Amino acid sequence: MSLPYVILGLLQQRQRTGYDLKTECFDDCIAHLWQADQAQIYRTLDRLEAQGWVSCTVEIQHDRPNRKIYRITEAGDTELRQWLQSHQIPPIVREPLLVQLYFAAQIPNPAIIQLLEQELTVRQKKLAECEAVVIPAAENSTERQQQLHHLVLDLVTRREKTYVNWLQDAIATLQSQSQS
Amino acid sequence: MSLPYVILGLLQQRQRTGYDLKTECFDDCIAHLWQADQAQIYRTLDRLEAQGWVSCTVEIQHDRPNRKIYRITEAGDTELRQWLQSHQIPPIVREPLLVQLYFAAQIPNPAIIQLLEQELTVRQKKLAECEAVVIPAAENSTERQQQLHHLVLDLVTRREKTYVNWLQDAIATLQSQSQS
DNA sequence: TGCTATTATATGACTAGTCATACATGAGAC
DNA sequence: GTCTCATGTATGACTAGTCATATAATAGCA
Repeated sequence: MSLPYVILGLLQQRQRTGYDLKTECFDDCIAHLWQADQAQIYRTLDRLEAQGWVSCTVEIQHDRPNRKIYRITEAGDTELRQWLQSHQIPPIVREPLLVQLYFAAQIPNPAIIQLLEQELTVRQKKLAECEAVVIPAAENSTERQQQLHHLVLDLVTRREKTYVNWLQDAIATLQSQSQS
Repeated sequence: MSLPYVILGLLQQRQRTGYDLKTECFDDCIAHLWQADQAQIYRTLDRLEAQGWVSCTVEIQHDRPNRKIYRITEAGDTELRQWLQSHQIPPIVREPLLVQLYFAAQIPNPAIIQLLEQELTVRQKKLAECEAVVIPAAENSTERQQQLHHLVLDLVTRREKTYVNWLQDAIATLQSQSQS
């Protein structure tokens, strides 16, 4: 599981609350990389604290609910550094659309094409989002860090491009067959 | 969840046992598309039977354990046909390697490069596997079916190619930086 | 004799992730 | 006056998927 390490990485940048993590990170910059549910974030923070990889102080607020501010510990830092260099098993991708296409022989061509076009719209939007991302030259971010972020964004973008191209080709193939 | 529909699709081709599904399908042709655990296959078959989408007869064997032979019902066929035409939400891909790269700024370059090269080996092997797949012109498979299978395989292959290319580029980028 | 493999089904225990909802406070809208 | 939104944290119930292990018969190997 990588989520604990995503959180450790984010807490290494600076201290944050669970709410910060959700709204500043997982809804934003990291979203293309690792999506996470609010419930899961809080539960993972609990686990990280129990393991001694993060520590927590409560900030009492009177106009708003109190905040639990988390920061990475030395043990957490060591753990993160080790994880960052250890081999992780690649994810298994399960694509429902491919299953549909695989078994679609009895389905009329226009219905299949419609499915693919629906997906194309979604993917084109995602691709546009990827291409719109500007990696900020934040005060504390080094050139090296920006380069790494570019590499990450590059794969995400290429992935979407590949998908879009394939969808366009697949639609063209099926359309040419419809007409013949 | 698509697994029930993968199984329906496979049972539509011909009747099978849980064991058949695992050994002939999920370990083989479908593996690039949808991986499934043996436990999950059996439990899904139970659910499909309870829903009336498949039926089952027991074949008594004396030299070996009895087999439960499953076939798709008319209700199952209708259900499958509908599912095949309904929009499925695209999967969320979570790539641990990208998380590592994103937070790798403090990690020495050679360590990062090693990670990427490890992944490159894995992905090149996968790509070779994809390219080695020959879609059989089985007796009962139509030209249309083969075309669809080609489209599916095409995306899987393109996906791996994209990954391999990106890894090579990323490694080159990091290496050039190491030397400067 | 004991070890492993193949064929076949089944179950318990677990992890990762999702969805809904609860609680609490203050601010602004209608 | 009520309704919703933003800020915060927390929990219960669920789904999908994984891992290990049980059962049971036969066959082959050392």
